[in-house]
Amino acid sequence: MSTLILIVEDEEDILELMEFNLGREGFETMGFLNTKRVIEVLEEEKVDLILMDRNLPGTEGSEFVASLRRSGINTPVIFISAKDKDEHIEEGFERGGDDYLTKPFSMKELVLRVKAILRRTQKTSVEGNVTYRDITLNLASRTVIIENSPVELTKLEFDLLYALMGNQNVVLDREYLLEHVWGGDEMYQDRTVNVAINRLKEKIDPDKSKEYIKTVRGVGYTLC
Amino acid sequence: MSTLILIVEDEEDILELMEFNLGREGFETMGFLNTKRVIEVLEEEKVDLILMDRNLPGTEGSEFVASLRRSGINTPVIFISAKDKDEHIEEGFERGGDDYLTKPFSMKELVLRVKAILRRTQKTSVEGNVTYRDITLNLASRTVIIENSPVELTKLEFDLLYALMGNQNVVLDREYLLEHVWGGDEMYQDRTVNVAINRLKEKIDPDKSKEYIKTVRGVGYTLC
DNA sequence: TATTACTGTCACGGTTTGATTACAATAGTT
DNA sequence: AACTATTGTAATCAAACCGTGACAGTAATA
Repeated sequence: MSTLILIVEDEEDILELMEFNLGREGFETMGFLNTKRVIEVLEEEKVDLILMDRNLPGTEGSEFVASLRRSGINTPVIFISAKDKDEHIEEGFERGGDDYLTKPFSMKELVLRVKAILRRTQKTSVEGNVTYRDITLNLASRTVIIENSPVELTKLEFDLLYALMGNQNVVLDREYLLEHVWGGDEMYQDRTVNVAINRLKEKIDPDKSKEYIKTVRGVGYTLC
Repeated sequence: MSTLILIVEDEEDILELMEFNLGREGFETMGFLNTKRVIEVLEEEKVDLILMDRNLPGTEGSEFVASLRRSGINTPVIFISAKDKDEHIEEGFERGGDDYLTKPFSMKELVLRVKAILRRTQKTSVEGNVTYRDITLNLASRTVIIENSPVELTKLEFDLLYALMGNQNVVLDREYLLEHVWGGDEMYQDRTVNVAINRLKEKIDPDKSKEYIKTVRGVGYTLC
C-alpha cells in the first residue's frame, strides 16, 4: 500500500530529477511529458497526488485540473510553474490546486510539500488519530480515549463511532450507515441502527450528560 | 458557523494587516502576540486553522506546534517565518505544519493558501450551502442559521425551505410542493401545504417582520 | 361596502419515529 | 463443548410530528 504520485512535466530532465528524488523517499512515481494518457491512468490506478506543470505546450495545466475537478476527481494537486506572479498563483489555487511551487525550487522543498499535502489528505488512514471534543480514536490500535480514560468498544461500535467522527457536522442517514459501517450485501433493517447507536451512546456517555450524538428525526444521526 | 482562524504573530502591525485581510474575506480571526493563552483558546473554541510565526521571542513556534500535536490537537497550521533556508522549512513541516510562508509574502498569497488548506480540511461544511438574505442552509448538517443564530426545523420544514430557497423568485404552486417536498404517491390536500408553510414562517420569522415567504394568491408561495 | 374565494390559525388525534428492553442467534474464547 | 460477548430482531412505550377540519381573517372584485 505505497503512495503513488503522478507527475506531468514537459522538461524531461526535471521530470527525471523529480522522480529520482521522490523515489528515494519511498514514493512510487509515474511520469508523463503531457496530459494525453493521464485521465485513463487516473481512472485505473489509485493516485494519491498529482504534480502538474502549468506551462505545458498545448493545454494549460490548470485548465486540465479544472476539468478533472468538474468530472469529480478530487486527487490533490501541486502546481509547478515558472510564473510567480500573483495572478497565476491565484488562478492555480482557484482551479482546485492544493499547493504551488515556482521554479526554480529545491528538491528538498518539493519533497517536504509533497509530504505535507499527503499528511493532510491521508491523515485518517495513515496517522490514525481522530478527535472530537474530548473523544480520541486511535485507528491503529482501535482504542478510544474519552476524557483521558480508555473506553472499551466492540468492533461495530468502534466502526460506527469512526463513521460519525469522520463526518462531523454531517447528518448520516441509516441507509448510509448500514452501507458503510455494516457493509456487505446483507439486508438489515433501519431499526438495527437505532439499537447500535443506543448501545454506543451508553458506552461513551453513561450519564447522558454529554450529548455527543444528536438524532435528527426523520433523517439519521450526527456528531455536532 | 463561520470559519475561525487563530493567529500568533509578535509583530503587531503584521498581525493587524493579516487580521484585516482575512476578515475582509469573511473569516473570523483571533490574534495573539505570543503563545501564552493559545492552548486555553484551542480547548474552548472550535479553531479551524492556526497561523503561527516561527520566530517568536522565547518559545519557538514550531516547538509549540509539536507539543500541540503530541497532545492530540490536529488543527491545521501554516507557519510564517522570515527564515527561508531549507533546514528551517524542513523543521516546520516535520513538526506538523501544513504549509509554510516566508516573509515578505503578499496578503493575496496568504489568503489563497489559507483557502487551499481550508478546502482540504473542511470540505463538508464549505460545500452545499444555500443562502437567501440572512438565511443560510447547510445541507450536510441540515442546520439553519438566520441572522447568525441557529434555528431548529423539522425534516419537513427544512425540506420545504430548501425547495423555496432553491427556486428563489419562482412561485411554487402547491401541487409542485406536494410532489417535490412531500413526494411519494400519497395523496394530500392543498391545505396541507398552507399549514406547513405557516409553521415554517412561524419558526423562521416569529416577529413577522421579515416577510421571507410571500404568498401569491391563487397560485402558491415564493421567496423573493 | 358587500360578496366571495382564498388563506391563516388553532386544536385535535392519528401516525410515524425513536428509545429502550428483552430475547435469540451467532461468533469467538477458554 | 461450554461459556461469554456480540449483535440482529421483535415488542413495547413515549413523544414528536403533521394532516385534517373548523373557523376566523384577509384580499380581490364589483
